[in-house]
Amino acid sequence: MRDGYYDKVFHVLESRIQAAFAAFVKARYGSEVAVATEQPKQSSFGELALPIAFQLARQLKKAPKAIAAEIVEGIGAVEGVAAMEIAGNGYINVRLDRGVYGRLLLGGVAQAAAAKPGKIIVEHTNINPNKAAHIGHLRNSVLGDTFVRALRACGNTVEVQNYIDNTGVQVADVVVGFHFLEKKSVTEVRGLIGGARFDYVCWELYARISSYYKDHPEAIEWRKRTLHEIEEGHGEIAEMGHVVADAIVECHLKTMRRLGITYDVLPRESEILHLKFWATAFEQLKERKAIYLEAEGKNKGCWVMPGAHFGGSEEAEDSKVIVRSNGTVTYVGKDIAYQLWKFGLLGKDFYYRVLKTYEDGHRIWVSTTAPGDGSPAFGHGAEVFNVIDSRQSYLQDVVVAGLQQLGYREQADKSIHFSYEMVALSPRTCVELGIELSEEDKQRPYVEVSGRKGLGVKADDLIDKLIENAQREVDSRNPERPEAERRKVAEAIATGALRYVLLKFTRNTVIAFDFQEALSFTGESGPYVQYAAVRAGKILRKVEERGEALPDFERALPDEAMARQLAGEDFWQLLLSASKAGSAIERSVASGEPSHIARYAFQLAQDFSNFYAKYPVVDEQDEEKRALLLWMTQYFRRQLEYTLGVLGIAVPEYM
RNA sequence: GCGCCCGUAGCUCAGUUGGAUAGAGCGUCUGGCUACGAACCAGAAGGUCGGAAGUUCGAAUCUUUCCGGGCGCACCA
Repeated sequence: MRDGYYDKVFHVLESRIQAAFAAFVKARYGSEVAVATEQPKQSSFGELALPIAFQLARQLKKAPKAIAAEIVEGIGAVEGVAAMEIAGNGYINVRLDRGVYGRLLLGGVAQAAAAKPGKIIVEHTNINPNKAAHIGHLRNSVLGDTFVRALRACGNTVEVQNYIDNTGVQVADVVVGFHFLEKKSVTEVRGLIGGARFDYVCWELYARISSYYKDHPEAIEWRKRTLHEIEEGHGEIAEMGHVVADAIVECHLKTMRRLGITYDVLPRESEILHLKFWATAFEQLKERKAIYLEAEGKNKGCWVMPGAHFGGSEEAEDSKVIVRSNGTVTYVGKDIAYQLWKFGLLGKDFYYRVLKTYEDGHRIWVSTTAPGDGSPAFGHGAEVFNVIDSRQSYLQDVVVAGLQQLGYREQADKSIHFSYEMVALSPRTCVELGIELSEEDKQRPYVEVSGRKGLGVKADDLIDKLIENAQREVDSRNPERPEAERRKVAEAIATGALRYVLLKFTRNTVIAFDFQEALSFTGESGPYVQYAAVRAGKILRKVEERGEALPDFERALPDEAMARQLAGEDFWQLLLSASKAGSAIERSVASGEPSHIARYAFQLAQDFSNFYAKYPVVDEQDEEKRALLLWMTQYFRRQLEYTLGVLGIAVPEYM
């Protein structure tokens, strides 16, 4: 299905019913209420429940049940509705006309989704380019990528940015490791890149230099010097900084590509500095008096933003340093400049060059300091989502406060911290990884990871392990298939499993990552959902293998036949459920909660698995019923594949 | 100390703007493969939604308070 188009039959009927009720209530009671609809508690109650009588009860001072009765009696026929009933204390339950509904689905009422005007910018991933990506980074990227897919599915124009902090402390630390600890030259470091897993080498080195600082506090001088030279941009150390960061970015892109994640543009901090983005933002902030030069106290000599601007108090200790007393700008300061640029408010732009082009023609652009080949227009977003973990909400508040203080109220409101809780490790998994735990930690539900200490699950290790696991199963179930093909299937399963475990939790749930759980492909998992789609595909293929063509469903299932076949609950519930994919995605976008799509996909897969076990499709003797079964199978398969696509999960041919 | 988040079945989690008898997965127990391949299906057991008070026709959901846990509150990012 094309982006922005999907079945909206349910949606259309729902709107029609709401409009009919609103019109009747206005005519009868002269009151204008927003007609809410709910899903009935039990499917046997019908397809829609309207609590409107409760809403009116207060105004009319009448029993809800009596009002409901008046409405049901007076409203008359609504197209597509078979019956209305009063239930409970005053619910109005609506039963749809199943025949009409089925025929509408069969005819394919695809309507354009309600896209928001303007471009939406989503920034995600944003990993310090100094070490391998780990499981926590994956949650960020998978959440961001899925949200992007959902936004696009709803017809929105989306730009994906991945900010690269290539001049920060973390990169500097690895350079310190190479230069001062290991006494390596730029050429030697370059030599390492060609070798295996440069990001793993840096992962170890970063942990090593971090602990070295602890034992040798004087080594902090190395960091200061390195940081300074990287910011200046000249000399061997600065060059090494670029070499390391560029190589690690390449590693990250490769890792994310394995999960189907990509970007449109990589704005880099080095360009923010060299193109004087900060200087411009600084002038604006000073001019609008959003920040001031602190004359006394612990922040003396710093440019600070008063705490009152971002939820703190007027006390000086609550204010946030934007420019240090030595004149250098903090990360938040640069982030304010970056955020201004995202909205097109800075009055400056980057130059760009193509960093790489994938086989499908997709290009990733990266910021650069010199004018180059014609690039698309980046930035100028109408709305911005920053996918950043919840521990940084304080800093995000400061950034938003910056926009507000500059008078950009509207943009401040559209500057959204798409936050999520961290990924920690289950104690059991820590033990497996050889991480020593205190007795106290063993009792906790989870243990926080630490990049500085080199503790954590590296993304590529995890993906490798998942593929290995899937491969064993695929090989034993499909020994006759070619090896290269089996490998692809194993990769799809591994990706599906990983993306699903990261998506099934709501954003503000801390994930206690557990190897055993992630490697389990049963129950509420990606492979379970994939399996349902694979089985549907197999049924359809089986028919083909027998040399039959699928029936012409339009002809085989006219109105009466459709109504007859959908009279039973099993078929009707599956069809209804499958037709709500678009609603699930829209709801997910509206609430900013990708897990809703994952849960919907699982629910749908469950419905189909039940259907699959209960009704043999291929051998059905009744012609009309067989046509319905085949059509439902095809429809289910299409809807599930579409939904999984939004989750970034592919459906293999077999499993 | 201040701010944000979380306490729902043995475990891990869902629960739409307050709505009908609080739901899944895992685990446990019982059944189901001559295959549209069981990475599956059916069934059972399992809950004073952390405690208390309040708001109202109605609260897991909103308010207050207490208890228990997590994360922030750098001239790091």
